This record gives sequence, structure tokens and C-alpha cells, in this order.
Amino acid sequence: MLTEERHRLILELLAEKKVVKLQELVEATASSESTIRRDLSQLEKEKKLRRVHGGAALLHQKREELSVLEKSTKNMEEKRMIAQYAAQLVQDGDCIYIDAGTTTLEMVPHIHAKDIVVVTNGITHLEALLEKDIPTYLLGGLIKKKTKALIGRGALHSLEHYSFDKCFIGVNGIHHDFGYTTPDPEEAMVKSLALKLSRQAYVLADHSKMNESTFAKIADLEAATIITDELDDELLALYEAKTAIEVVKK
Amino acid sequence: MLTEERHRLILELLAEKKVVKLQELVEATASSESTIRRDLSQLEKEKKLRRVHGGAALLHQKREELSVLEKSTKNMEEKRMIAQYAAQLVQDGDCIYIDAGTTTLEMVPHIHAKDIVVVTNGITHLEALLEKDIPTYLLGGLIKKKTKALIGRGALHSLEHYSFDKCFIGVNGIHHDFGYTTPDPEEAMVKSLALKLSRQAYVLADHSKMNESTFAKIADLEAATIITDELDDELLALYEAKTAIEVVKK
DNA sequence: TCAAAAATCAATCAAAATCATTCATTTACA
DNA sequence: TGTAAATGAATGATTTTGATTGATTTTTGA
Repeated sequence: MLTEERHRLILELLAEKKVVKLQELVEATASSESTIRRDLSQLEKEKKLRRVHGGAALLHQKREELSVLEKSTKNMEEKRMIAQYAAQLVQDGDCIYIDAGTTTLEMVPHIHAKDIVVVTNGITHLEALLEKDIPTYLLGGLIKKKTKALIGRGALHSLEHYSFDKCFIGVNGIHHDFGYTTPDPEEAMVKSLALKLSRQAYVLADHSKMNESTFAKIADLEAATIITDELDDELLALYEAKTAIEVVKK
Repeated sequence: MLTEERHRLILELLAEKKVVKLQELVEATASSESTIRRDLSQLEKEKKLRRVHGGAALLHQKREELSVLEKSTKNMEEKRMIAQYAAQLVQDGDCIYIDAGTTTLEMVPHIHAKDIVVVTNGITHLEALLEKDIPTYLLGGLIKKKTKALIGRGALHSLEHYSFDKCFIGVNGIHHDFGYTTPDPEEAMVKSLALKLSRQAYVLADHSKMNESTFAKIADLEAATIITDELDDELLALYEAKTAIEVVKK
């Protein structure tokens, strides 16, 4: 395998996983440990990654986020799994909408479909999308400082000009009676419209959002397929009566 | 196999695979190693590919990125002066449009007016604007990877919903006969519409842009006030016959 | 808490792969 | 047929690679 090729593969794996073990890279590239070490040294010198004991990490990945504790409190691992599953639903040639939010952001490095077009209201998504050379359209509108999401009349107006093969929406609550909810009504309107404009709609939510409800309603359960990471059989049956639901196992 | 045919085949394989091993090319073309080496040398000289140890790789457009970086640091002091002058034109309560570009970006930290609202198509401007707690609206549209500007139909559509007290536009050429110009027609349309929607319009350009013209016309000179850093009296008189012009002294 | 054990690391070196160069030989074409 | 360009084989130089060494860091377990 060519050096160039190896370096690309290393950076791609890193983008997907945030942290990679040296041994994983040895396996993935079928090269020796020495070679991978040399690669990592070089890529670090080029400021493409940061070496850590046992492997490598993304540059802007904070040290604390590597700790198991932080990961478990924020359900990072679960979100990654959900995002990975969602990403492989994207097919060659799809036009998709990706909602702002941390879970949907995780999708981007896992998307491998070719010739796709992405529309998003998440400014934080741009870097990853452009990095992968995916043609990207942004909604207009007011920028919500805290989340860097585009909302308001302008966002709705922009959305109206599109329609999607698939959309991927993050929510804060999924509830049997109240449907999909999120705290900000402005955001809810954007999410709601995106759902309507999409042939297939997916809602991404880790288990901490199940059976919860917050202020603003986005849509009824029927409006989308749920992708989550964990759900006991009783609840599963309850939700399955209303809509399709995918439970991603570890 | 003819040289030309080989070259075509090499580039084709390369386009498909991003990187090719020399040995693969030897097999694919049924030529000797020496011949392929010669081909690769030649194609590299023609800037069709990049040789790497063991084969060849596509050349990525890092050249452009460098040129952008170069451009952004060129005449920086002049640009900063122009931007500072423009920034103090912003009054309390104004609604303004700030165009994408390095000169206009420099405006943001110098704006001291209160209760203003900013609309922009420059994604790079966001950080500075939000840092100053300025309510900011972004246009929608396609993201131009090179400049991180929003362009296209979506951007024009978004713009139509606004009107401004003042707008600040960057241009690549100011010419007595050809007016204001910029290389990208898509961007020109956005700039042009912003000018029309504004009660007062300002064009920011350092002296290197004066008496120059590029591909796509934005508007006639009359459509805006010019802010620049240096201009001999003869030219000044020429331009003043057509429009207002502010020359910012050191 | 501490020391032993395990894992990971940087440095070195020889083998393997790749490279540029040279020089006959073949091919293309007038 | 003669000439110039293109080819392929051979040479030694250069680069990359993988194994090995002992040093360093992390983990384990008492």
C-alpha cells in the first residue's frame, strides 16, 4: 500500500472514530507497526492529527473527551453508533437534509455514498461536509448563537425551495402521546418543515430522549422512522404500533 | 501501445483510484517499468498528476488555497484602514449587509454602533460577529468551497426578503468604463442585488483594484460610494465625476 | 501506595522496493 | 533506407520498510 494511500486511510478512520489505536491502523493498512509509527509522526508534524499514547487523536479533540466518564455522561458512544447507522442509509445520488445538532454532526464522517447533495441548517456541519467535498447548501436565516443553527422565517423560506430523498433530524424528546419535541419553537418549525419535504424521514435520538417531552412539538410519531440505541421490549412494542423504529445494538 | 493512449489510460486509472501503483500501470498498459516512469515524469511536468514514491497521485488544489491565503495577507494594512473607515459609517440602529471577503471581514471588530443587525453571505464573518453579540442573519444557498461564501439562486432568494440602510461590498475591479467587477458571475449577482436593496451602498477596494476589471460586472460606478486607500489626483477627478469616493489616508 | 509486568515508544539497521540514469535495441516515419 | 524518437534492460543510488533493541510509559495487582 502506498504511503499516500495509507495517510488518507488513517485520516479517514480518525475522522470517523475521533481516536484510533495504533494496532487498529496496523490491521487496517496491513503494514507494520514501524511504518504506522512513522506515518503518525509525519502526520503530526503536518498538523493533521495529534499523537497520543497508543495511537492518534483528532487535533481539536479535547483531552477530557477521551475519558470514559465524559463519554458516558454525554452518551457520546451511543450517539456515534446511531449516527453511523443513519449514515449508511444514505445512498448514491441522494439529496438529503441534515439537521443541526451533535448527533447528526457525527453522521458526516461516516457517509460514504457518492454524488450526494446535502442541505443543512447547522453551521458546525460545514467544515466536515466541505472536507469530504460534498456539495452543500445552507439554509438562510437568523443564527442562534448557542447552537450555531439557522432558524426563523429565513430558514423556513429557504427550505421551501427544496425537497429531499431523506432527512435526518435530531430531537430532544420522543413521547408516545406528544410525539417529537424540542425546546425551541423556532427550531421545531424548521425541523417540522424539513420532515414534510422529505420522502423518507429519520429521527435520531439516544435512549435518554425516549419517553421524554419538551416544549415545542415537531410532529407526530408517525411522521418519521426512529433511530435509537436502546429500548426495552415493552416500550419498543408501544412505539412500533405507531411507527418504524430501528434499535442500533452495540 | 501508443504514448498518447498510455497517458490517457494512466490519467483515467488515476481519476478512478486517486492513487495508482507503478506496477499496476505496468500491468494495465503492458509496457515496461522504464516507460511508465518516463510517462509519469512527463505527466508530472505537465501538471497532470503528482508522482509519489511507488506510483502517482492526483494533485489536490492546494495551489488555490495558497493563493487565497496569499491574497488575504496582501495589502493587509491598507485593507484594515479601509475597513476601519467603513466600520465607523455604521450608525446605531442600522441594518447592514456585509459582503463576504477579507476586507469586509476586517470591518467587524471595528464596528462600535449599538443595536445593529447584520446580514452577510460570508461564513467566515460569523465568528467575529457572534463574538461581538451582533444579531446576524445569513443568506442561504450553495457554499463556495474556496471562499466560504454563499452564492447561487438560494442566496438571491434569501436576499430578496431584506432591505438595508447600508451595504458594504468587496470587489476585484473598479474601472471607469466597466464599473465594478468580480471574477465569479454567481457572486456578482449576489453583490449586485445587495447594492440594489440598500439605501446607501459602499464598495471597499484597495488601490490594487483601481482601474482594473475582471469577468463579471456587478454594477455601474454610480451605484455605490467607493472607499479606497490611495488614488492620484488625476484618477480621483475622473472617478469623482461619476460617483462619491472616499480616500482613506494613512 | 508501590513495584513488577505489560504495553508502547524511539532509534537503529539491514533487506526490499523503488528510483534515476545510461545504453543498446526497436520502432515510427519521412 | 536513414534518422530520430521511443523502448526496455541493466546499473548503482536512494527511499521505504519491517524487525530488533533497549528506553519509557501505562497498567496491574498485591
